[in-house]
Amino acid sequence: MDEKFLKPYSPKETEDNIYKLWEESGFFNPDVCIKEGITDKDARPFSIVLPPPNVTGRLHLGHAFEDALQDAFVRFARMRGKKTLWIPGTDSAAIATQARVEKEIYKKEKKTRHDLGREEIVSRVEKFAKENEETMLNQIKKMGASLDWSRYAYTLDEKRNAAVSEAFVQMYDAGLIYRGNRIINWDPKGQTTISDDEVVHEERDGMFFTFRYWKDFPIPISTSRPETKVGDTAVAVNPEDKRYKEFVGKTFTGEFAGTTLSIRIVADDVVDKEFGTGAVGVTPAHSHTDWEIADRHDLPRPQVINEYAKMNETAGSLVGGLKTLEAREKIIEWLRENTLLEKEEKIKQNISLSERTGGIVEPLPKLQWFVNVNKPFKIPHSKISGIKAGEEITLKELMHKAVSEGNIEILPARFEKSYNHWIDNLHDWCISRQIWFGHRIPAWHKSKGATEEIHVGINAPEESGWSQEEDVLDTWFSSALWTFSTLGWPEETDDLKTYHPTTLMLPGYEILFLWVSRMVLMSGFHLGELPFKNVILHGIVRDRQGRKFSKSLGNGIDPLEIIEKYGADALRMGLIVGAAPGNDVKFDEQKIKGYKHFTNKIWNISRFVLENTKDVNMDAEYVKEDRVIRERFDVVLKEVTKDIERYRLDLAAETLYHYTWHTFADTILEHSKAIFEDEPENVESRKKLLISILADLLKLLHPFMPFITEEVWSLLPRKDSELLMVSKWPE
RNA sequence: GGGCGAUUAGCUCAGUUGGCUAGAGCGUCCGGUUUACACCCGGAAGGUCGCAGGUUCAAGCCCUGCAUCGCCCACCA
Repeated sequence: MDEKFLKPYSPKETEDNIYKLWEESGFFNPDVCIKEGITDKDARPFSIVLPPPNVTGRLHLGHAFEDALQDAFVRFARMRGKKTLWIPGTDSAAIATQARVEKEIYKKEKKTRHDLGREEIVSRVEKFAKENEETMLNQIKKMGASLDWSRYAYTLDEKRNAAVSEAFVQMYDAGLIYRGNRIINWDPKGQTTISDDEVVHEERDGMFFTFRYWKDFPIPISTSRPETKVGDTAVAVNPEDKRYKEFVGKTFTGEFAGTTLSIRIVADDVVDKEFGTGAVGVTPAHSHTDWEIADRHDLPRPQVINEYAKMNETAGSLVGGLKTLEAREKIIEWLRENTLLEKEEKIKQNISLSERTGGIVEPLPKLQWFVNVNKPFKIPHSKISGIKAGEEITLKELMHKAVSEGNIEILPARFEKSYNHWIDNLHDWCISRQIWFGHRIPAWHKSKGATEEIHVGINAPEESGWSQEEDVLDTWFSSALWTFSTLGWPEETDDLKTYHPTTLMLPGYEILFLWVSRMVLMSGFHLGELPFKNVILHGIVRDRQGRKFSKSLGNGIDPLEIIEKYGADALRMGLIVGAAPGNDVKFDEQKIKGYKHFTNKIWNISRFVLENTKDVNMDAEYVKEDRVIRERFDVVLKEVTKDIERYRLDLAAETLYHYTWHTFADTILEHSKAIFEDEPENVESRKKLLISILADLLKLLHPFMPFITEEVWSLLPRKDSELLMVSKWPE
């Protein structure tokens, strides 16, 4: 008997050694598995890319959860003989990372990015990213993740950079990327544009004011943002509204709060007759809706608020130069003095905030780069059913068909509905950011007298005088290429041919729009292919009270802390059991503790079996009772296999827990004691039974609890493979 | 405003196309056990399956309405 068995199982003394053993074997890399004859070279491929965590800090339990789920699927696939590849990577996360570092710098040194300059900021952010990267990779390894580290990718490494530039240029050439002056979401705090999906809403108390621009203006209007009214160029009313019909088409000019306004009355369907006064003061430059109204009626769009959320000169003498909130007070005061204010009421209103910086988003017109989601283009080749090569299609249609034609299956299926709804409401995607950390846009500027020439290409044109675009790309632009940029695209690598489309994608449901849908877009456009076949969305790991883990609540838990106390196997089991696809999970340390007990149970079961089966004869015939027990186990085995196949790891894990503890240990092992004591004629059969079930149980448990199962496996006197990790899944 | 989810034992959750005398883990209570394991074993208590209707031989599961909590989306200024 190995002396290890004399003590309770110790994850701390085991896990690191086991991980080293795996890494040294090289079997995380499918090429090695094929070379060593473990995987058939014609085996079906199975591939997953790790959703690359942002290099903004340490990993949290949500990452641990995601890693546990993926690793279970990966190990299962590998044991079933698939050509199995799981690609690791990290994401530079442009704005999130830069915002973190800037905040830190400001706190410590009271310096802004403009004090330090582009080069210094980028170098500091890179240093920060590098440190986090190291921490994160260590955390991932501690979880037992069987990732092929030889294929590690970082969104800002050389190959991924090349892929990003290539993707941009190709889309530009296809007319799907354009530069245009349009209304965007401006984050005054982060001093950058952000996409619609990076805006979060928060309900706050606000005031709703009803007034007229001047005394004899015919229509009263209502607003919650009086300060923007100095930028109004129209009043929109519903075409059916009898009250205002006579004014439509007329223009009124007058003095309003220190400026002169020329207001045209227009009729537009978006206006709700019943709401407010049934008339909208249109501020084209500072409201998305109003911008669109201006589009339809060809209205002027004066900008009255600048990038610092201050009123500019165009705003007029009363409020010019003031902060927006000061301007609001000032205008209300002015309205009162001039007895123009007809009504003020308290309302609840949604305000828009930048997800990353918390700054209040100010809609502004700006010259930016966009991806056009509504422009038809000819798709050169297509392996997507429902889309023919050479067909004219828009990116929106492409994203729709990818799912609706059954090409991609989303689990739980209910998320398909929100995916489709998101696409229906999708506007052109603003991809340029006014920050410094990220992929610089492959566009080049050269001034020619008063005008500017632009060249889009990987490299600057030969002649002198060209300088690269200052803006960087939205981080999701590069993430969207991830399934194929990690496989070597734009080169036509063997990896790309073998492993793309990937088999599974396991992101959290919160990035269905930000990431999943955009991977579909990019993969569809660049490869005429889907990025993956199945998407399994997992929920959020919450604390015991159901709250999100967050810095401000101070309830964060480092997975390493839990691994230190209970072991990675226990953490993995605790996260997987009870976590149905798409459901949030509550994290309870007691639960993890329970699974630590389970690891010890496995340990003791193994000790008992090995102690009592030293002289086992594997050619023995089962007696009837044992045959029945083995058959019942085979039923469990099939059930577990089926559950994993239909992506219900939670059920498979629970079934295994229950069988191992309450059937194998409590019933079969206990009864074996009596057999060894009193039934010599049944002993030989029973010994074979115990060792055979134990060996198979270790295999079944391996995807969930890889460390302890591998450790026990190493102590088995006879086995069909040196490492459990590459043993054959029992059928 | 639109959409989605949850509501089952004290807690966390299963319950797959309706067949359930409704399950598991943890917790609680009672008893036991020292050569596999106290990180243990045996046993018990504990539920009108959110509420109200309906379909059906049969409903936790299907239909309708309602309530509470939560999430997502949205151009009610």
